[in-house]
Amino acid sequence: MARTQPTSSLRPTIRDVAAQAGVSVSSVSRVLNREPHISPELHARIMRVVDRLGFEPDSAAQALRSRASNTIGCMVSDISNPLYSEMVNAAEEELQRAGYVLMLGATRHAEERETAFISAVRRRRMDGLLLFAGDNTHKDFTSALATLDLPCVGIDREVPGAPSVRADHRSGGFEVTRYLIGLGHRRIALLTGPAAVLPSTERVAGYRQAHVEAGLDVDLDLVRPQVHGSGIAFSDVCQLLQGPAPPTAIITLGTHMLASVMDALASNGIRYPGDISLVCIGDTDLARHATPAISTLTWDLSEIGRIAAKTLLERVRDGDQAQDTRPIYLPTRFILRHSCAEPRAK
Amino acid sequence: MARTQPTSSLRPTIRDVAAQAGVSVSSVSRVLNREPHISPELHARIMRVVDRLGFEPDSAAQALRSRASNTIGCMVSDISNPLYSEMVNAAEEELQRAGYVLMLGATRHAEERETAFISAVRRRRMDGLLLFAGDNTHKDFTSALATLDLPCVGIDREVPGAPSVRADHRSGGFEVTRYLIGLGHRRIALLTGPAAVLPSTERVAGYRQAHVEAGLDVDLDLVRPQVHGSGIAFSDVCQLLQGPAPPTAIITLGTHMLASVMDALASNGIRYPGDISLVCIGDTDLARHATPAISTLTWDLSEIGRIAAKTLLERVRDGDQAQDTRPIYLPTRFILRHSCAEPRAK
DNA sequence: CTCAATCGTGAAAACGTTTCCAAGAACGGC
DNA sequence: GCCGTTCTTGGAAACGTTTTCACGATTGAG
Repeated sequence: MARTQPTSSLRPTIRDVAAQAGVSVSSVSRVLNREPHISPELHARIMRVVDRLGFEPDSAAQALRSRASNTIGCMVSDISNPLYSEMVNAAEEELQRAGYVLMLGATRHAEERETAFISAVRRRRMDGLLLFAGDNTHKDFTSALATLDLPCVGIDREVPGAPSVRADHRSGGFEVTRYLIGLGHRRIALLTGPAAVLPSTERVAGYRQAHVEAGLDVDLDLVRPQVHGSGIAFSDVCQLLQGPAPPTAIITLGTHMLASVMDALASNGIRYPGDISLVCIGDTDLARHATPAISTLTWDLSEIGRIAAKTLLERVRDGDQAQDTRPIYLPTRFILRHSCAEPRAK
Repeated sequence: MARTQPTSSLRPTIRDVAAQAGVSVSSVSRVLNREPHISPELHARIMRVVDRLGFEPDSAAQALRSRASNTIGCMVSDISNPLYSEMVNAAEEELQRAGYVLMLGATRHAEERETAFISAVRRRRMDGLLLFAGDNTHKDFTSALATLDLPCVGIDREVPGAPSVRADHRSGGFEVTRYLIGLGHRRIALLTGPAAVLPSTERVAGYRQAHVEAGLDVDLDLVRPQVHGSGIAFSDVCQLLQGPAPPTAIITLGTHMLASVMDALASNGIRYPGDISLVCIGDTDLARHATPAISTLTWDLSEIGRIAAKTLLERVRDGDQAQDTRPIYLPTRFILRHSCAEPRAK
């Protein structure tokens, strides 16, 4: 009873438990951590007191001593992007199931926020890091990440020394482009995310490959990487449509961007699929329910989130063993709807 | 040089900083925490070493000693719901700006996950809690929350003893219903979220009020609270349409649910606004770009997230001072598009 | 029956901060 | 020039765990 004050109304500590159970602090710790070599009686006695007191170990103290916080960082550019939020949702579910908590860091595409988040990850001794698609030209961030020495998994992103889970955007881009070329299109516009983000790069690569295989040249003016958040797609499309050689088909991201594209078509008096063909990337309610419904390239977002979380947890548990950093690819699927047709005879 | 090992390649601690600067540990702490009464020379000397070593204080140790983790919990039923993800996004931005990190807990409407999250909040000594709309009949959760004694803010949710930030769903429901009644509708279906969630309750209240003011009875069969996630809206709408007295107008949530409703209309060969009027709640790309475009009740999601975060931070800083728990209401706005008409003469 | 290994437990030393306490130096009023 | 404040700093005690070390009690092999 040395220094066990009346427990007061404060939260009980492991000391209180030990005192009330008449055992040592280390025994309580061992029971709570399911270590072997514990007599059943001791276990029962301690657990009874734990339940009675409603004891919950303090994570700060645990993290300090054992250097594990049961926390996973999740760096994503924009959580309000439905593509991301669905992946995050699935990942969080998986992490929660394993007893981890997810720390969200939204970077809004600013490198300073990326490096700031890395710092938070380190200071808080997070156990792992989920890195969502982002600009891969951020050098400060890349080097900050390299010094981190922590289990990471990239999602639609390449991370040096870490595995990544990705949709096969290259094949997707290839398939969609080939389909349009097959319909007879020769001028296909591609509106995608910023060039320095993996899915866009890959998509463009697939787009080129389809052209190459068909023996066609690529007009780079038709490839329009979009700056995030800005409604620039609208003016980009207008410019293309009003240019000297307008595209006969458009491939565009399905989230937000599709809406801008539809606006641009409407305000130029152009209708799909009659005047122009339209394909979008990433299925949305809008793509499904637009009239006519829009053909879409899609993939399983939840599955990506789940796999990423599982992969990360494996790495967290195995320490530095797991050195398989090969990317895991998920297939894309092309859903044919009614937004494409052969190009109008000129 | 007592116990300052060669600093090795490990992360430097405050001890290393103190040793290298030739000062005491407490001085370093004071400088880092911007305490008053520090000579400029000392400050400079310490900061130089801090920068050189790249010292970053360990949050676990800080949390343990000072009982503040610079962490805010965020409990939300489903982060992939765009309504929520936009609010979370805005809140996170605000918190990040203030140096806090957001811990995400997705409950997926299960009370056990809610209570589990409360436990995590307590164990991790989080500094505050953002509570998004959820089932208010969960008694275990409510009592767990009550024992928490932590600054909280409810978002579209009532939290005992805490302020809340909400869209004025009651007025919104009232306005939309009155508008439809004004067009001549007498049988208006209302498809909304689960009854025990605040926005739905309020919405239904506004819906009733509009009926009462118009001297109309409410047919409760037309009010259809929807279970989350399930595509039940589809069958609900089919059932209503095929019933003896089908509605002449439908008010529905804009997220996901709207798509199901549109499907149901289509598969029953019913068109809006000719055969039936349609209004949705929560603006989406789909509502804007459907043909015809759908009249929508909307409000500022980002603003709600921002205000909630700011309010919470105030409470976190002021300790138990701030006892103003009055809800903060944000107005809704009704956007008239082309989805409504007078009911067909019978 | 002995000796080494293993079991089960307790005491105490970490972990890296903040904060309390103390003490010398500088300062201002008289 | 003396004395009470106020500055400025250092030393050491927390915070609540886990983990290392130690030690007696069992166990099993020979």
